[in-house]
Amino acid sequence: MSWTNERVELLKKLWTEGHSASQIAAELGGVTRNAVIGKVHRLGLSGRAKTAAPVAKTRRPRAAAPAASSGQPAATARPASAGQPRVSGATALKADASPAPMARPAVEPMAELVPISERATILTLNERTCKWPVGDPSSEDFYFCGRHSDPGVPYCAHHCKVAYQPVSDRRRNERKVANARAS
DNA sequence: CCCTGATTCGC
DNA sequence: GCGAATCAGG
Repeated sequence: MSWTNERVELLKKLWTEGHSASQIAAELGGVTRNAVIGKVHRLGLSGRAKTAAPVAKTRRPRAAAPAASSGQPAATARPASAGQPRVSGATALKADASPAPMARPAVEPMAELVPISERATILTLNERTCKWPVGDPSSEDFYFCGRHSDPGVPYCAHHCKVAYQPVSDRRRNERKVANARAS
């Protein structure tokens, strides 16, 4: 992917609005946060909310070069959910948020007790945060569980149990479920 | 550990 | 110019 005018403009906009480099990278898609930061610097629009620059920091010589030129870069930022509309709640969330947990069997009483500090918004979710929706998507109080989940597993340990319970009879699904519980 | 931005430098 | 690797800090 290259830095087209449009992408640069979007970058400027989001950066100015205070989005983090990783969030911007996610919205742009096809770039890592490093790429975003690098571009930001080249554009000369760094130092967003900084006071005085300390300057001078004795950089290290930097180890030997990777030398891994061609082929797959480093498999980083994969736009798993790129191009999120970044809307406020309802609409966007309802559309593609997470696989709405339909029938939810009585698992454990304790469930929706997520510390506010760990709650996630559509922009905070990543490969290792629980994407279990909590509350009414059309409500302002809506949020995603956000607790830790193993990379690749959509939910935290608890919500995995809830989500995959109905089919626990089949040994087929042991892949996901088992892995999810292992941890 | 997760994350943030800053910097260097091979490409 | 680009961005991975690295650093420094929360």
